[in-house]
Amino acid sequence: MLPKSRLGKRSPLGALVCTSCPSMESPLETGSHGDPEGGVGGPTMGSPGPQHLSRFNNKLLPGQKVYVLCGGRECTGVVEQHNHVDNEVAVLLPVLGQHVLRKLEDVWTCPTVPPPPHQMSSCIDVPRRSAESMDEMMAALVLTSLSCSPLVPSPPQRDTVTGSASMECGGGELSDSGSSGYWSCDHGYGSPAPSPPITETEGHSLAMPPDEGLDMEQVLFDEPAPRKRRNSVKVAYRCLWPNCGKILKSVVGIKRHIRTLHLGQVSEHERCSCSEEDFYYTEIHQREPRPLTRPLGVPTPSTPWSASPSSPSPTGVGPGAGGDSPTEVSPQLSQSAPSTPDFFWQVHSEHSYQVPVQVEAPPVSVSYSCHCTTPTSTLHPRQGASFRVRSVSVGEQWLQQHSAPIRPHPVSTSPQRSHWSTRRIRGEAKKCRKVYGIEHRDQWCTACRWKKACQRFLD
DNA sequence: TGTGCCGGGCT
DNA sequence: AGCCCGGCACA
Repeated sequence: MLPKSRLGKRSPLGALVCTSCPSMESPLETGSHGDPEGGVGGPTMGSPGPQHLSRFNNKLLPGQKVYVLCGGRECTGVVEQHNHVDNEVAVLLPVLGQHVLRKLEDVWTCPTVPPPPHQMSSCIDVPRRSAESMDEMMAALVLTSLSCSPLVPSPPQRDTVTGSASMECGGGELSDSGSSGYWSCDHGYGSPAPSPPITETEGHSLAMPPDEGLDMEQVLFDEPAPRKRRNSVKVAYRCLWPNCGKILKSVVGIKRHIRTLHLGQVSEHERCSCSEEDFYYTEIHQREPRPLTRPLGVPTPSTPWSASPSSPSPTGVGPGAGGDSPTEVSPQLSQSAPSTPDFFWQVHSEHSYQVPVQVEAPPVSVSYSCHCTTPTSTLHPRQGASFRVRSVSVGEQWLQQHSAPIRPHPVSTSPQRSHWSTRRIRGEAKKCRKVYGIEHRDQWCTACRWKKACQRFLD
């Protein structure tokens, strides 16, 4: 009766139709749906059948909840990366605390077995019955991913789509795991690549792969991890004048404030044409009150407006009321670099050029301070011109990418710096060796095989 | 001690 | 250029 459900099931429509999640329909019916190529991937396979993600359009997104076979049983996992080329998915198994790499076919979005409660203990019990339940499910999923990623605007209208995503069926076929592929790591921890202003325009601009329509799931899940919530951040400007600290919401306002209240007092003609006010305010960010998006357990900064935690009031540096070298801000700025990326408050170091940069201080020295959360926003092209428009060298890119682990040691690192310039910081990502194991060395990327810097699991 | 990877040698 | 490995540095 069912017309060759293979395609149908693969097609998003098919997925939508088969609402009673596959687990209800002969979950172990491995043969019929399995790809003709048969026993594809080794021991883990068991050709889990219907819920497979096929290669066609399933782009798993970081943070997406999936199921994989691990140690013979099905485990819940969270997608870390999805390599389209190799059709491999890096999955984090929170339960086991492991990262595993699975073929796309070995990953599915619905549990294959009717979840025996004991086995599914780690999963969110996904009710798959009605559309309403789907909402709950999606809420659960979203919350799950929220725990990893602060930014989740999950507009309700997407829920249905997501539902389909998670009910996707289809067999898969194995693609050889060849050389290094492209890993869709949308969340990109610290990835300096400026992610486009996501949320507002997200709905459409969000890069639908041209090939397969219906990549809605991408849209849906496409927020994972530390994707910056730029949208949810307001910018304000704080006066750094001693004992002032006034906060205004516009540059113009703050400048006017400084000019009139402070600089005006000093002397009229002392403020040169070079908009000296710039030196006396700093940009601060306010997270918009979006309780949902905050990962549970993450402490809230006591005050929404937060500049550098330590009072930014100039530490007695004042070279005579702000004439030539306003030096006050940056030291605090450097140290104020948020130690946890999740904290989205941050002081723009855009004024760090105020730092009394030692004559030959290498450009990198200062800039480490604040690029952790929103690389793009910290590097304002505008100011960059004055100070930090440093051409980003490869080494620095690395630094940016690896800044998170390094964070804890604030800045003051001239000795290390020299080292960084020469040697790559060790990445946190699982490398081929770790992922595949030595015994599968042939699956490593060539670089790993040659003991070079891994090209597949870039950090 | 295991791992990532730089530097350099060999083909 | 591709491949391999000694050895260093880091976790």
